[in-house]
This record gives sequence, C-alpha cells and structure tokens, in this order.
Amino acid sequence: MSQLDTVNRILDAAEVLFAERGFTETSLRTITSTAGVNLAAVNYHFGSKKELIQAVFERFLTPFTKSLDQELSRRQQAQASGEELQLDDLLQSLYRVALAGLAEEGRDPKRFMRLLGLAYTQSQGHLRRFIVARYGASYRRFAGQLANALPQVDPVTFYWRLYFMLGATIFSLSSFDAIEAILREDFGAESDLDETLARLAPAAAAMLTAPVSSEI
Amino acid sequence: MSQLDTVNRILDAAEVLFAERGFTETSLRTITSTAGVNLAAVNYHFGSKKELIQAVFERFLTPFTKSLDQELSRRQQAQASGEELQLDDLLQSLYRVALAGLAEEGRDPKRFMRLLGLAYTQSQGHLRRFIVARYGASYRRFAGQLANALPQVDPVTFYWRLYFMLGATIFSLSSFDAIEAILREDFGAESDLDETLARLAPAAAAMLTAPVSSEI
DNA sequence: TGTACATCAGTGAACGCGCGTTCACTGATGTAC
DNA sequence: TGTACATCAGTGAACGCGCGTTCACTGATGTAC
Repeated sequence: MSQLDTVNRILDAAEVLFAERGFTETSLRTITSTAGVNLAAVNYHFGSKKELIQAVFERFLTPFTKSLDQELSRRQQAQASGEELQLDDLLQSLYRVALAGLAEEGRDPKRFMRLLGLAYTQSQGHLRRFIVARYGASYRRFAGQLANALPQVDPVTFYWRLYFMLGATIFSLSSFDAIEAILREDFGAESDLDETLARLAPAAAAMLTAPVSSEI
Repeated sequence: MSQLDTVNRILDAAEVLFAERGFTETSLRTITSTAGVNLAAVNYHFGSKKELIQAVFERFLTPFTKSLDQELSRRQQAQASGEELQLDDLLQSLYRVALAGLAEEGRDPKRFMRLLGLAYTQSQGHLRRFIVARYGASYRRFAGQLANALPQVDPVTFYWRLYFMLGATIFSLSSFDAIEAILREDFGAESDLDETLARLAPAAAAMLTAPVSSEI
C-alpha cells in the first residue's frame, strides 16, 4: 500500500464519517478503523485531527472554486461582448458547473453541501480561518459579480440578501436527503439534485431582485 | 438557594455556552462552574446532559410556539372575515410576534436563532425527535396556513421553497452577530434584528411567490 | 556488484486528560403522632 | 410541644471510558562510494 493509498483512504473515510456525524462526534479511531489503517497514521500524514479536517475541505474546495472561477470568467467575457444577463440562468449555471467540477474529481456534491453546512455552524474556528484564507478571493469575486448584476439594490440590502441566499442554498442542500425523503413519503415525488437546483435558482433570483422596501 | 434558583442558573449558563460553542464542545464542568453550582447538580435535576439540552430548547420553544399559535389564530380569523392577505406582512408579523413572545420571557431571540441553527446541523438525534414530538403540530399548522396563502404553487415546489425560506431565516439570523459585524466594518451600517426581519420578510415572500418554472 | 548508511511509511502500545455519570453521604425542612 | 422519621436538594470524590497524541521501534526502499 503506497503512501498515496493510505492518505486517500483516510480522507475517504473521514469525508463520509464527518458528513454523517460531524467533526467532534467522529473519533480518529473510527476513521482509521474504517479506512483500514493504523491509528497513528493520521498524525503521521496530517499532523493533527484539525489538519485532517482542513485536508478534507481542501479536496472539495479546490476543484469547486476552480470550476466556479472558470465559469465566472466565461460569464464576464460574455457580458463584455454585450450578452444580456438572466439572473436565474446565471445562478443555475454557477451551481451546476461548480458541482460538476466536483463530480469530475469523484467528489459527491451532496456530501460537499453537508460538510459546508457543518462548517458553517460548528464552531471550528481554525476551519473558518483556513477556508477564508484559501478560498476567500473566489467568494469575493462571485459576490462582486452578483452585485454588479443588481445595480438597483443598495449594498447593505444586497449583502443581507446574499446571506439569505447562501442560507437557503447551503441549509436546504445540506439536508437534501432528509427533505427528499419527506417529500417522497408525503407526495410520492422523487427529487434529484439537478431538479432541486432548477427550483432553487429562480427562487434565489426572485429573492435577490425583489423590490427594495422604502420602509427600512 | 432554592431548587428553582439552581435549575435556572444551570439553564441560563447552558443556554449561553451552548449557543457560543455547540453541545459537544460544552462540558458539564464548564456549565456548572459558570452557574456556580455543583457538578452533580445537572444529573440530579435533569437526569443527563441530553435532557439538559432538551430543557434549554423547551424554555425557548414553549413561549415561541405559544406566540406563533396565537398569531396564526388571529390571522385565521382576520382571513375568515374577508381581510386580504399580504404575504410579506404575514411573514413579518409572524417573525415579530414569535420573537416578541420570547423577549417577554426574558429569552434573547438572537441566542434562540443560534441554538436553532445548531439544532439543525449538529447530529443530536434525540433533540430532533424531542422537538418534532413536542412542537411539530405548531410547525405543521404554520406550514399549512402558508400553503393556503399560495394556492398557485404546487405542493412539492411549495415545500422546497418552505425549506429554502427556513434555511435563509435560520442560517442568516443564526449568524446575525457575525454578519452584522462584517457589514458594519465594510459599509458602516448598523443593523438590528427588527430591521433585518424587515429585509428578510419581503425577500422570503418574493421567493415563495416567484413564478413556477414550467421546465421542471 | 556489494556494503554501509539514510530515509521514510507505517506500527503497537502507552500516555495523560477531560468527559459524563454514579454513589455514599450531609443537612435542612416537612410530616405524623 | 416534642420526638422520630421521611423527604429531598445538594455535595465531594471517585469511577471507567474514550479521546488525541506521542514515542520507540520496524522494515522496506533508495543512495553513495
């Protein structure tokens, strides 16, 4: 078993277990026994549990932001050459392309959304700092391009709505399997991720473009 | 120090610490030393850490759902007597009334939203079961009334959008302090909870009422 | 080609620590007669 | 009114357990001469 094997087996097991139970609730003993490697291997290859958590996110976020950045560049060029902008199309293609970039690397998009939801609410300060330092630029670029597409919305309202949108996206996709199960039971309706993105994109676009109340 | 004192001191300390750090990350030793009571008092009064967590949520959810139910009844009567319905008004008054019900009992609404966010993503199966068993009826009543107000939206789309809305609400209000700090730094804009609810209600309403795409 | 040494992935066992929970006990208050 | 007993909030110390991490060690592979 080569070094790469061991490292990847640990990452694979950690990814699944973290997504299922959370970070604190998953012990290194569970991870290493699932991966079929020695307990000490995590500290040998990654240094600590914290750094293993970061490595799991890195394996998701690097292809994800790479695809996102490429699509943002493509959109920017199209816009420069005068193509008109449909906000829900923009959102949907961003969602799709970014998640497709993950799938290419063999990373399950639903699992990624679950981990993102965990990262958002579990306290893990080191993880937040790691993500902001490593991927903050892509996020700001995405937010900036979206803000440009909404010149009629004042900045403070825009940013609140951006957080509303992120909340709607991460929260609902993070619980995709649970929600899907409920809707299947109650309405016999099967949903897949693409279909849900096709529902989410126009809903998010409607939220971003809603008329700004003058009462505030 | 009477029994009520000890019980309330434990609940007060647990509420603050859970909201700051999460459930697993907060030990009974930290809670009891913050509350100034004996370590064994938690198990004496509540039975276990799990039951303490449930008691913390009960103290929030009981006044919250009581206010919510009252407002839902008031709205139902107004509707029966032919009053016309404005969805963002409905949402905003529901938000306001429910959170005001909390404030009356001395419970901080922002802390409640943080705990709700934690409950949603931390695995804690016992907590989910407890909340559904105890407060599920109020939730279903709220969802049903909202669905009635949106006859043009098919049920499956409605439920996805309801989860989008819950996501936007819980997620952004759960991180209220962090988002507020960012916007204050970047734009010098101070936000309070009422103002944010006044932004959130129309945004959520726009999302719920968006035209249903025929592509799905 | 052969030998000595260095590097490095991996291992088994142990370390110390903090955790939730338990238990025997105390002391104050309430109750019965 | 006084005594015996029961109840119950609270306590201090300990229990066993699982945790992340460390450490001395192994054995295979690579490198220098």
